[in-house]
Amino acid sequence: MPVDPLSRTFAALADPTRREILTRLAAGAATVGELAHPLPMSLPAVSRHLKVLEGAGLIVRTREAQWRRNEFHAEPLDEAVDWILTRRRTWEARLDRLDAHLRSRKGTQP
Amino acid sequence: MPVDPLSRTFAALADPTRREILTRLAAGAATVGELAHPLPMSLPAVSRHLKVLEGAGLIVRTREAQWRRNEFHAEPLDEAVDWILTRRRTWEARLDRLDAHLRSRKGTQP
DNA sequence: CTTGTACTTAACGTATTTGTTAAGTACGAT
DNA sequence: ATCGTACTTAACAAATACGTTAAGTACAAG
Repeated sequence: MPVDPLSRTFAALADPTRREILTRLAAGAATVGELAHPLPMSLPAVSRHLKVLEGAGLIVRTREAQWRRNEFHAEPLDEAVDWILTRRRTWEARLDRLDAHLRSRKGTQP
Repeated sequence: MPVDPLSRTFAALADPTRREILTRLAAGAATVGELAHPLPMSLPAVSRHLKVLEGAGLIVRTREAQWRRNEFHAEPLDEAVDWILTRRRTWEARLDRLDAHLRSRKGTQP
């Protein structure tokens, strides 16, 4: 597992099973069993996916009797979106400058 | 390597070196050598990171004589952001409903 | 205090990732 | 032709990821 938070977040999102779990949890908290039921794998496998999500800060887990309540946590997603949008903006800005440059050259060539 | 596009995108972004490369390329296209120079690893290593980025559709590579021009491509990032924001919205909506519910209960208990 | 439920941890196998160095390959220039 | 430049591909090693089954652990209930 990577050390920096952003890598952890993206790595967590890189697995389809984990994204499915997050989709489910965005609709409301759930126990491990509830999450595992529709998934085509064993309970221990799901248990470890949840650990990865917890490590990325994307869920928070709390004990309730013999159940574990898993709750969605959106903060790391914000940083991921920020990173992406920053690159997008840098790229768009470059395209805009290029566009302006081409326009100005065209204007000076009648 | 994962098969679905979203997993490829997130997996590509999960590596700090690849994010650094993308940051550099968002400012403008570059050759493999230019990208490799500041990085603490061999050229073949960088070459393969670029292959991963290409596989995710995040860059497009073209030959120019003996150089390879690597150009940023933002489209896959849009889908990644969409996925994230959809979950965010689902979660926010849930919190809003919960909030409304609590308010209404408070209103009926004078 | 034993039993059932709901997990987690351990032990294990296999595949993928990420780096290395050494050996190609492709092209321009002499 | 052959030489240098700019990569890519191959072969390898080590670490990480992701699944399995079997063996804990923790709590509630009878």
